[in-house]
Amino acid sequence: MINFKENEALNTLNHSCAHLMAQAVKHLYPQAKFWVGPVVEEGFYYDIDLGDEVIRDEDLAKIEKEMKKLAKDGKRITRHELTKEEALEMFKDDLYKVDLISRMDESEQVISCYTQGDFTDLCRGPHVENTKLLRNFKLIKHSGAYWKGDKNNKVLQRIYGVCLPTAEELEAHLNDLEEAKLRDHRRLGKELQMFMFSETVGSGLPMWLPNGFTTRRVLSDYIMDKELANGYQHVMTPSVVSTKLYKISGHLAHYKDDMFPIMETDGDDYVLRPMNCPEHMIMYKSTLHSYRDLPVRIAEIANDFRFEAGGALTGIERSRAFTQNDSHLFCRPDQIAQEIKAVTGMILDVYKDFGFEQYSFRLSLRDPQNTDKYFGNDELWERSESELRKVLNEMGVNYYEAEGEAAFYGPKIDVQVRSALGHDVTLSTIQLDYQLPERFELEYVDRDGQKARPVVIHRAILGSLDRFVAFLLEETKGVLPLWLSPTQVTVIPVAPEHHGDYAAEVVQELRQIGMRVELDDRNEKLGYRVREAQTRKIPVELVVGDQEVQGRGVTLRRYGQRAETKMSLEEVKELLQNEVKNRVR
RNA sequence: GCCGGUAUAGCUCAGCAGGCAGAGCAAUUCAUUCGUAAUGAAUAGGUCCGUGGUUCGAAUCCGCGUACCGGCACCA
Repeated sequence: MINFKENEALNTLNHSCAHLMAQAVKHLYPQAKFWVGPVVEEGFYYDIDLGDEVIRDEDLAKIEKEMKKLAKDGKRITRHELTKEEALEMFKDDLYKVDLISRMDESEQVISCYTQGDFTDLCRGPHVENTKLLRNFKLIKHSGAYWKGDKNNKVLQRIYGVCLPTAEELEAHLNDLEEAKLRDHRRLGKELQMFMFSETVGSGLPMWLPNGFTTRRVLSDYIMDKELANGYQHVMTPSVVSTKLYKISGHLAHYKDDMFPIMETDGDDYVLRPMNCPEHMIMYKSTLHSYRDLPVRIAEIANDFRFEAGGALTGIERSRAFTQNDSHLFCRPDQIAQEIKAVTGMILDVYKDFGFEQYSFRLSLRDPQNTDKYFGNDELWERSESELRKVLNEMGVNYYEAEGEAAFYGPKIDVQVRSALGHDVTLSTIQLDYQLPERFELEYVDRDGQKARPVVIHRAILGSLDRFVAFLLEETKGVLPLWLSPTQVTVIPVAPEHHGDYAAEVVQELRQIGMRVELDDRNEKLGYRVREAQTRKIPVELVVGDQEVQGRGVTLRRYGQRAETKMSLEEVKELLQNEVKNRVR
């Protein structure tokens, strides 16, 4: 997918196109006032105040038409530089521009504006020299957007678009956008009967169908085995807990509105748990720990429930009931670095098994402008942030830093991926936490016999199994490798009446070695059944007819391939078993 | 939650401007017994999301609710 922001030529082109759009909007809506119109990765947008009017779907075509007309006229785009006073005078009737200008520092940046025909806009530039260069554009979508991103502010009208140098490139790009929709995990999940939603069950509450559940189960077995091999212990804790727990942890104060409502009883109040960290804290606290025993690594495949805002729900990428691959590492301060390195190593290891290559590490820091959102003092934050930074540097991992992305209890290392729809989502996370140990008064007995406070590292490798499956479906376009595929093999007798018994025998043999196998002995033509196996993306088809019955063999054909291979039953058993064991992609 | 949009058969969708509810695929039955991406014929299938209103008459127009979709905000 094209990155419009990072490509310099495209950036200029799209920025200019945003101005062309603004000019067209001004013609159609004379009352329009403009906020900002930046270039972003997927193209450009402009935030516009239209007074009482709003943009509707059909309006985009009208605006596009006006843009085409303006571009055809071909006006020169000229730059003027201004002093702050001149700029304030020029835009004095426009409170949005006044807001922008008054926050500019004259000594550091030149204030400039650009003019094309009857339209002038404040802008840093650069721009293309003539509007006639802006021919191959498309307005993609529109939405409301809070002024300055603050939900207490007015909602402005935001229109998104893209501009490319040639008609061919534009068409190819629009095509790519359409293609991406085909990879949408919601579409694939329905097609492959992985999961479903029901209005009767409730909004944002996924139900896992047999196919989806199978893949999920394989994933959770996989990660639990990996955790066992890395010294983790698995536990199970309840999904309903007393609010006392979240009062201690501080979550109730921070996230009450994002939890399902509190259930009041005669004595305590209860709540569906939005996460299970506090339960693991209580579990740690239930026994005495020696410095020799640390780190203690408690892991759980845990169902959690969050009352996500309606507009945030996105299939199983973001839902209200999900399953975390959660773990808490209770360690001594001197063990932090090694533990974070070990988890980072596990993440890289896992991504390799799945063949994920497009991801980036993000060091998530607190927002220095808004420190009261976070627990703990400045010194502690600075220390823990630099601890994470140090580990990343030592490991030589590429990463970027993001302010305001930390958890309220500490900084994080997040692994970000991009969904088919272009959402930037967190797949894995490592979080450093000095707060919960303090709040739950966790202890261990140190070498000198004195009580000491452990540090907690929260980590999720598959993140939530739900989101992981979503990403996996999108990455693989629904073509799961053999080891993850719900149905791994379908056995197709050429003529069920004659070859059905042998086909059933093949099915049994493969089931004996743990393969997930189906028998397709329906009264349909061979071609029909092969086609269906292909559309269902079943990795392996085994066809058996006279020749195979006679030679006790099978003819193997793989998903997406035309080639057929004849082999004996013993050979195919060994082949498939090895492929599952080695997680061949 | 906010701005905009959508909801018709199991699925994908048509139904223009208010006047008897439609197609393809899937399903069922029968015939066909077949060597690698669709054998043929027939049959069945609907609270047009729910609810209230406008109208002689509503899938169609309007209000409210629900779910979903695109963004925004949020994301422990």
